[in-house]
Amino acid sequence: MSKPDYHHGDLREAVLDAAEAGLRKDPRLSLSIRALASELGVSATAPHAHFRTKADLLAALATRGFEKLRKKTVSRSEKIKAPDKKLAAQAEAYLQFSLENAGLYRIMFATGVDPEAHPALHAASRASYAILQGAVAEALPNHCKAERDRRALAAWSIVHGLASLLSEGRLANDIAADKSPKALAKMAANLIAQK
Amino acid sequence: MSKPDYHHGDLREAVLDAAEAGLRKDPRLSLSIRALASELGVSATAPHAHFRTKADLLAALATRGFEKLRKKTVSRSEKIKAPDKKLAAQAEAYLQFSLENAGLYRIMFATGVDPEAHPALHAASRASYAILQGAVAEALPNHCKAERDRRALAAWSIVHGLASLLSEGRLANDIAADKSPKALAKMAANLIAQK
DNA sequence: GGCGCTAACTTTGCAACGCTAAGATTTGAA
DNA sequence: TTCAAATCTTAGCGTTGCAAAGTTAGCGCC
Repeated sequence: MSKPDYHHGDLREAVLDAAEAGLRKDPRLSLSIRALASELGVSATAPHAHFRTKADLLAALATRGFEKLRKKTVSRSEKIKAPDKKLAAQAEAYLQFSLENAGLYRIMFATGVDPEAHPALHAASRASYAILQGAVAEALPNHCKAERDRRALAAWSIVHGLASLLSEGRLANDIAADKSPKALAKMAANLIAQK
Repeated sequence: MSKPDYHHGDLREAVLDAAEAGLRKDPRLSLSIRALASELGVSATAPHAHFRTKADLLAALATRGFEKLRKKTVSRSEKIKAPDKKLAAQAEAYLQFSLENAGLYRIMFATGVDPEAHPALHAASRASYAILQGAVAEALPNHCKAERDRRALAAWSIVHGLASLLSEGRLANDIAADKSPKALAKMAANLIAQK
């Protein structure tokens, strides 16, 4: 800390922070290791000491993303008791996250970011999905496990599909009359929680 | 045609064909103008005469993709009369397409491929969506237009979400017990066509 | 307190990429 | 036949991910 010349305080976290900040400023940004390094005042190849490949960097970023997503959906829904409203609140939180973190969200599902190859990413992704599974199960207490699993998958699919289309700007006004996360989440939750 | 030195027969189509072939062989391939050019035996910058930027090339590729998708969903469902089965057949065709053309499908929804900037892409995408809209409307004849629009959007979202998760390998066995397009399409159609 | 090990970082260098600019060749229409 | 437009080539620029080798800092150990 006193000698900023050699040995950055925590370059690994700093790189991830800078990447996230860059994506927040421009969600369509194509991340570059060299650009991040120069932004942080280190040499172009310094980040390679912490990330073997760019895919590893993206995986670490995606892991952060899933953790943020999980925290957001939990905090937005844990106080809600009514199962159908809880499900809708989670869907809304998910959609809000995907819009407020469009760049990060894109990387979380990008080709080349492989949960199988990164245990931490896999765990974070699973933990995030488990929250949704829980809400679906609560909303459908009388259904068998197989049906609840199907519905949870359907819930993830519809919410991920909406998030993907929405954050990539694929929903014109005549396709989606009301593009607010609240309205879209309500629609999704109604479909999923149907008897 | 007799002089293969200068003037390729139809370089524009050849580039798109080669790109599609490359993506079929490796769905995760990162397309490169230079690699395509060398593969076709032309200079590295020759394709630039037909595509101003790489984004333009990808947009042309995506346009082809949406046209193929539309044709496939139409041909697989036009003979089916029962509205619910027709919807399911379209969903199945959509999922099959996304699996058999995973690389192309990825590009169709990639960041930087902007329908607003490419009229042909916009038209092809809309034409493809119109097919789905039609099937949803037939399956819900007694609902108002607003509700049918909502359902059509939900149908696209769930099917696109499934396609995206499926073709990126994000669906582990314990998340989706049956990952066959048929089973997933049936699940989606059942949800959408509910009263 | 000097020794050496390890991690963090730098410099150097390479191959591939998208793209531009300028020039050559071919084509097709006037 | 002429000439402009379309097509393609060569040359070159700046950027990128990454490997290799060298440098520096921190830190336990005798």
